[in-house]
Amino acid sequence: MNQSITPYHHGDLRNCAIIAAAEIIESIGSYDITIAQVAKRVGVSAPALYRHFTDKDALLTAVRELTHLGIMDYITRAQADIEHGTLAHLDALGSAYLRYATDKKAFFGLMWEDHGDTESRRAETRAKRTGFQVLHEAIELYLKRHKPDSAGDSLKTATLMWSTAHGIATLQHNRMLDTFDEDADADTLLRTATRAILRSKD
Amino acid sequence: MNQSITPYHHGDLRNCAIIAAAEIIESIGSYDITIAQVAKRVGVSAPALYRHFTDKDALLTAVRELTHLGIMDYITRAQADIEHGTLAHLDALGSAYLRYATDKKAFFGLMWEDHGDTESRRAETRAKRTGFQVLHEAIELYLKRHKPDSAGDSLKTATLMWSTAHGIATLQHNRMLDTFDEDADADTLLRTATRAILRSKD
DNA sequence: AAACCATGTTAACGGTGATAACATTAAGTT
DNA sequence: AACTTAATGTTATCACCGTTAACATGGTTT
Repeated sequence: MNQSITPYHHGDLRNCAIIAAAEIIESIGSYDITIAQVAKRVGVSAPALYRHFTDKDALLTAVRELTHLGIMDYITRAQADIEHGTLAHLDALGSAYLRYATDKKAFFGLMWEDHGDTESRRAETRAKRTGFQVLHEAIELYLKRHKPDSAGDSLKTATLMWSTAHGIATLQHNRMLDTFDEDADADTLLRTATRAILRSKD
Repeated sequence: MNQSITPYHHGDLRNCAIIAAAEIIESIGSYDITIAQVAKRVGVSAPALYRHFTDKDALLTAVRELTHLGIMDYITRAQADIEHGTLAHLDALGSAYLRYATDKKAFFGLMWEDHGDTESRRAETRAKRTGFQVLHEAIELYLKRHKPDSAGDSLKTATLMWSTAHGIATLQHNRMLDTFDEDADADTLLRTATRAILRSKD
């Protein structure tokens, strides 16, 4: 007769803790969580988590990885049924970014949070660069097709477009877009910017 | 013989605490400060601060006001010797914004931080709107002079330009601009964007 | 079976934001 | 001038948090 419903050893604590943390973050809409909260949700004592994460930031960093997967999922889905290298393609990418920022507010805040650990920062930087690469390639393709003369500017153009999308996303995140222009629509704004940036290549 | 060098009552604790907090934030380059740190610097016990601020966030909110004054100072200075309504004027405004973001990294982070207090949020929102107003008027003047047909778009244009500047500033804040394009220069990027946005009004 | 090691537990520590209870001083009233 | 009152400090204390230490458990290796 097995009295202990939950065994002494969890089996997959690391992954479960990451997921639990993500769930808590999503449910409270903030990444200001507690080790104890996560431990409780997994059904384990708080110090147990330190067998799998050097500190709280390491756990949050792991959640950030999930976040990057999440946004890549948004982007990948957005690209799926669209011809690459078209203006619609660029619109879809930007729209996916904005949608993620509003759908997953807490995660979006977490992924751009200022954190110190230089060790774990590398993996994250790589993840972000991967996301940027998708936009860069889309723009490169677009420019080659439509503005062959300025195809060399694709990196600058991609950086600028990402900056604009990011600015719109963060301002909306801080509820400032409405404050500046109560009729402002993030998506429309970004589409306008996209066209302006591309047209300037003529 | 007055043995007590420092009197029991401080006299101007509220303001001194705000300044002390700002100084600590600047010196450690982070707004993750402690009530105790502030109290110690002012030479007072920690709970004394609660006579002047309802909680820690109220103190940080007061610092945020200083921050808004600071950025307005940057902007005002940048405008001083420049003819209003010119392209150079718009460049100067954007440049001032970017410069503040890099010069006062911690303050810039603090002023856009996600905080909860809905009460104090109003004053802040007003302060930010005031800053936006400066840009808006500059653009309105520019459009009236150079593109009278599209002068009605000034609000949308201002929102877009602020978004772009903000995006560039925050990406640089997170050391991501270099990651995307190691040769990227925030100021050049913004000037490019400014021209693209204005040119699209033709 | 014994030794070992990964992984869990409870106990405890230092630091943090915040409150309570008390002390001191300045200002106002009579 | 003496008393009252309100403002503004103090120390003691709390609950909570991240983290570490010391110990317990149980699967794996020899």
